[in-house]
Amino acid sequence: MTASRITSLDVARLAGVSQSAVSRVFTPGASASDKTTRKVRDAAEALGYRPNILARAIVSGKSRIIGLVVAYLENYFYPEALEKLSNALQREGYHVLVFLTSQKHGEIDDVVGEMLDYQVDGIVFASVGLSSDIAKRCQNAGVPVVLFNRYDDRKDIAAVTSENFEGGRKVAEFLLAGGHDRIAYIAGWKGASTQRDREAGFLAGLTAANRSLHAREVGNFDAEQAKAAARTMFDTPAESRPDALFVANDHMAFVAMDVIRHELGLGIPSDVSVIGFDDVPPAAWLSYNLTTVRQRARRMVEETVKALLAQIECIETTVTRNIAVEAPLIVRGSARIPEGWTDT
Amino acid sequence: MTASRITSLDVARLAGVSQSAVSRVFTPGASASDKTTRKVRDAAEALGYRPNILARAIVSGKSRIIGLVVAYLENYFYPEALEKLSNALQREGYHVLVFLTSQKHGEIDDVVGEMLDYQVDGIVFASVGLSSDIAKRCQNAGVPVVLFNRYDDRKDIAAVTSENFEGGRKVAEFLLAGGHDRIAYIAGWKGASTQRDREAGFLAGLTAANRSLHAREVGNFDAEQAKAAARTMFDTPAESRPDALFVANDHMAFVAMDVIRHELGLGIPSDVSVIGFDDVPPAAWLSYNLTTVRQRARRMVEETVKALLAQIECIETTVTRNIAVEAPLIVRGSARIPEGWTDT
DNA sequence: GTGAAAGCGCTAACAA
DNA sequence: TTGTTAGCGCTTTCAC
Repeated sequence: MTASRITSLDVARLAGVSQSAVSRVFTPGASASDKTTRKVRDAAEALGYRPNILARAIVSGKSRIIGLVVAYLENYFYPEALEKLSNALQREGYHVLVFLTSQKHGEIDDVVGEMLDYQVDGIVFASVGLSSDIAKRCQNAGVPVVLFNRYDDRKDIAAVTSENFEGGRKVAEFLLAGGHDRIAYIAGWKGASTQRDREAGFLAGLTAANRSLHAREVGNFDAEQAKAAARTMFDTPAESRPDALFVANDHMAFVAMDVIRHELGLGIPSDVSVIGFDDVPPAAWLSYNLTTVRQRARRMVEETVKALLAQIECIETTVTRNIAVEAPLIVRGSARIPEGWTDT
Repeated sequence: MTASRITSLDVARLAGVSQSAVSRVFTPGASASDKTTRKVRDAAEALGYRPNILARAIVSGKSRIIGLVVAYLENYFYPEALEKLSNALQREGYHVLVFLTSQKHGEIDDVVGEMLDYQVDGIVFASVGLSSDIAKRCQNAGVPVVLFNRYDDRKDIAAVTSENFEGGRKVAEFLLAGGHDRIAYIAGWKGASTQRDREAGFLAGLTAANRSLHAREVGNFDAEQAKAAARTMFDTPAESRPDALFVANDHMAFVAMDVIRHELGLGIPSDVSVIGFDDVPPAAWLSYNLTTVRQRARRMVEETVKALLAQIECIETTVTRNIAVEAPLIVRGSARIPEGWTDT
């Protein structure tokens, strides 16, 4: 009973025109008289015809599919970004083929192969480091690539991030202005440019005030490791315990807050000020009420889409390789607010 | 410089065989001699050939793409499910074309049209109610459909959910055993079968003990509305205030807990016991430590994939239409634990 | 502006 | 087992 698909030929016959006329009517840039157009549209309507995208893709070489590779969906920044990205692309007439993968190199390799098989028109890598090998494969296939929330050291590949360095620096300034003394940091995965930039900015901020880090642990953007890091850092005598903590992302900051408050019985911000990075939704939940640096997902997505389409449509007028979106400090209650502090 | 794609013909020439021989080597069910296979594989390797999936799809009618429609990514149950689903499907050689949409009817309609354009081999609707019109369109197109975390009243369409009714009943029993007196419920969106079943089970549990609901508000699975619901419910004199609350999902439960604790200064579970549904990751975070009913995402995904593939591969041996996965109560600290309570 | 015809890269009869 | 051939549904010259 599976009604076999209606083709352009069926429409052509009903409309009393040639098959290519039908094609033209449904091809944006093509020319057809008003009369033909109407006849064809009517016939198509009557038959419930829709052009076969796959056939179109095979001949035109454009699938209108964008591949999206995401490696780290546990961080609630990514679902949000995914949603916005998908919507933005849909608006432009593209669709998203999602590939969830671990960071393992072989896996990403495979995934890229499969995307290329599907003739994707472009690929977005979210929170994924790219081997130059992979980048080259995409280039060879003529498939534009944009990195989302990461950039590549070789700088020859389009990337959209927040102003992570600036964000880190703002945190340092805020903490310093708050009169904190023993300032600590829980780092993310060192392979990520986000981690490196945030820490570098943070340190720069401290250094500018002639201060240095009191303690540092590594959480690798992982909840379990962050928990361990927080424990070693705070389960110490009061004199040497940090009184302020910057965590490389919100996800780990929540874990750290829970350890500080519920395992060690310390107060936030009375004993310890905590600041995160991302501003994922739970940061605004009252239990955390986390002061954090906001990644403007919408803007980042806009820039990503723009960069991608620019490449696809070959508007390659000196493509800006590294786009950084401003990242404001969102002041909530998890860190002491300096006297007379005003947002800038 | 875009290296034009290598085709099976290129491989055939290099290998000194016919183009169809190449096709056969790359087609799972086809026959070719060892010698031919080796020659072809070598040539393909040398050239970096990969079959063009789109061309294959157009002629075979199978795209190996599964469409996924998700309407409600704010609930952290869905990112998790999406990840597992994508992985499971990848393992079976399928890929996921994601469509994020609002519940609006027209939108889902459009989305279905687009999926059909891409010749998807099947569609999963997550947290989406289906009009019979849409269901019919998919059926006409011969595209199998599975509902995830919803079922359809017409029961003629495959669906995978948790045992929501049972889950709700367990909550009632737990709260009753805990000696609670004024038991309240914050409802989700009434259009969702999950909401209806959870509440029905919950009420059945109360009724079985000759009890009834003390208070009921509607949160519609929305954070803002849940906040308002919690306020009207708990900003009341102590005598009439509920001492136990079941919330239709975790997402709203977090909001309610924050209102109860941080806005009204009440204790959980000392003043109010709170129980949710889903067991999303934040439920285990110490700040919430939420007693909740777990939706076993992995199992649900397995069943979804199984149901989908069964239909695709026409193993339609009396397809079980409505699959419900067992949903255990996860006892944490947000609700008073009855004396001598043991998990069953 | 329109139709005829070629061809995108592949699979699937069919003969050999 | 193999090669030949005919499409799949569409876009795109190319004459008219």
